[in-house]
Amino acid sequence: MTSLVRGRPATVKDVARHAGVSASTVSNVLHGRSSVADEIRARVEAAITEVGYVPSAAGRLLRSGTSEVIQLALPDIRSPYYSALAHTVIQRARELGMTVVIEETDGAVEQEQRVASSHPHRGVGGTLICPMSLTSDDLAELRPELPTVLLGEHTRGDAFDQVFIDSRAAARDVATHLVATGRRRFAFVGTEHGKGTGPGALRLEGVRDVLRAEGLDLPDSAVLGTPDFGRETGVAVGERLPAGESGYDAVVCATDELAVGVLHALAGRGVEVPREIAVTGWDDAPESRFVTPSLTTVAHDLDDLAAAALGFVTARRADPARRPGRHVSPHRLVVRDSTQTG
Amino acid sequence: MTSLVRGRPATVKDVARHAGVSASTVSNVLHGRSSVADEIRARVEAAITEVGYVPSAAGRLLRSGTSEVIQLALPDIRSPYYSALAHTVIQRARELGMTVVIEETDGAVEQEQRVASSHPHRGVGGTLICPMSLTSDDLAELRPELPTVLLGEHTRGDAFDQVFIDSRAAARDVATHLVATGRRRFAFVGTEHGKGTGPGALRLEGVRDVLRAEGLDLPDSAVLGTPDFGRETGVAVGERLPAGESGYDAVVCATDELAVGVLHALAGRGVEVPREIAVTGWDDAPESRFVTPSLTTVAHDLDDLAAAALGFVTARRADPARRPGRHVSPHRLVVRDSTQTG
DNA sequence: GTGAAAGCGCTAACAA
DNA sequence: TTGTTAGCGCTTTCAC
Repeated sequence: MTSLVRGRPATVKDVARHAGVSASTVSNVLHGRSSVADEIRARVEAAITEVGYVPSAAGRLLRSGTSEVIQLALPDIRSPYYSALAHTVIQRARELGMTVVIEETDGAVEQEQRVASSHPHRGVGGTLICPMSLTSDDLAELRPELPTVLLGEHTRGDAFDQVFIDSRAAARDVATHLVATGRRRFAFVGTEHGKGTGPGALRLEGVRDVLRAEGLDLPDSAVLGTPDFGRETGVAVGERLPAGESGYDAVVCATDELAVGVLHALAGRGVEVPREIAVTGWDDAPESRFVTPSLTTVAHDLDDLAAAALGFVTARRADPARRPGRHVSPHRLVVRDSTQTG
Repeated sequence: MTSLVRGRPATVKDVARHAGVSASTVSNVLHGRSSVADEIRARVEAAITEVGYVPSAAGRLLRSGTSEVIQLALPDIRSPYYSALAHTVIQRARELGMTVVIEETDGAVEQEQRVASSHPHRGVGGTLICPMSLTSDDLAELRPELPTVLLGEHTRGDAFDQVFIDSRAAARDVATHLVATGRRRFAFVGTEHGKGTGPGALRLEGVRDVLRAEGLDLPDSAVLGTPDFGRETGVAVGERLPAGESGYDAVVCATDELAVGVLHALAGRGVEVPREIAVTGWDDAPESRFVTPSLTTVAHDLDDLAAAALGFVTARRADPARRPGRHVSPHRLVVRDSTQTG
């Protein structure tokens, strides 16, 4: 229960009165600012708990122009990767005394622009954004008025703090593993044709890197563009995917959800995974351990990612003129049954 | 891009100056209050876009004590059901000009209490909470200072606006379907022994209702308590579940995630679903359509649920003395391959 | 129908 | 080291 002073939320003034000091001293105590005498500090702290004081976000925001609310913009919270990311960001934010509002962009430029250009007046103190459509050019003409961190795999100019995942390197790990386990006839699922900013692009490049080095081919016909990255789309692909002797023997999917769909469709057709064809996904969605066969995938270090992102927000708040930073978050290949013969 | 007045966010005063009126007139226009002359209104509206005015959340909050930020408290955003719920709430909230903060409680009493007793000073205008551990008694001694809506299946006193799902009725639908398709030897997975507030309790009761009416038995040994409701736990259960001739021929799981785990373990053991045993889940997680065999489950109408919940917040803000309301959201049995023989 | 003025809670600058 | 003062942006009386 929060105590109240005369049925009204307690304010710094109430605390000040109870402690027999001034409001600014209370403020100083609250922020550990300047040197407050130990005895006074103790008295103020006692008064704070006594009157049940909770700082008013409004007062603070109005006065100092910044808040402990940060917005996390992502395409769709229902996607396992993004909900896992949100979870980690929320946990980490709480440790830092921050609070997280979720903004869903559906990967649409206008939405991403709307979020990226949020005004401090909206009451938000920082932005974490996972851009899908925003290009470096879009971002260049945006002068964000909030500490803004870009999360993703693509480099997008150098005007922003960015947290990266090196998807191309991860893709090389995936392809190398597949080649090492005897796969030769590759397909790739999940590039939107002609779109360089989506999650597919770099992942495809990494696969190409390895195949080229191995003298293997990845013809255009083996690169299967998809309108989105969901399970349903994976099913559609899996239903027509040539597999076995005369078809592919490995299919790299740009997301776990695509892969889950592909697995489901292959099972429906009686195609045996991994014997006839290996399937891989991306992002290590929790469900991927529990589909049958369990899915080989790329895992990210979300704790590292969230900590880095929030660290950038904090650093930029402290020093808005700071040079934009970059952080590359580690990844790791998780080998499971969908690629493991025998 | 937001326009600025002299490099500083535009305020009502700026708008007022541009329109040649006073700040209060601007405020009146913004809120459609009192009668403002058409010509003046037009001038103000023009000025608003001209200076790129964005209302300051801080100013509003400070003055009027309420905000358009509502908090959604749930155990874990990574769970498919809760991320789907969050998605729908976020969408609906945006339509209403509101913004959503996610609070994760992990189903722990202290966390739930913390959220439920949030102060208006925190800058939040309302609370939507999915309580797991909070009892009617806990809630009774909480006098929330914010419009607070309870989301869930259990009745928890009558002091709060509540949005329900009739899980007991849904469970009857599930059991009826299983009996109608020839199942006789039931198991139930997912009750925490001795905990009446978890998701398992009512679902179990509904199953019992039907079995009793059918003259079938559900011995205590067939009610499998679980420490949580995740896939991992489902696997542990599925690994030892007696199935086939001498075992169960139907297993009702309290969540899709448990069911997915059970399916995975049964597949590993070579137990055929649905031929030897039928499996059902709860909540219609997106992945449940794509596991093999696809999962029979209970679907909720999240749009209805979110709209009702936010409607309660709005209504209570308008009239804090309002009698607490109740809304029952519909559910629907979704039959898929995991229970469908032939 | 419109404007002037006060004050919500807080903190930064300055004075003591 | 502590207190005084002013003002952040908004809305709401209350005059006019």
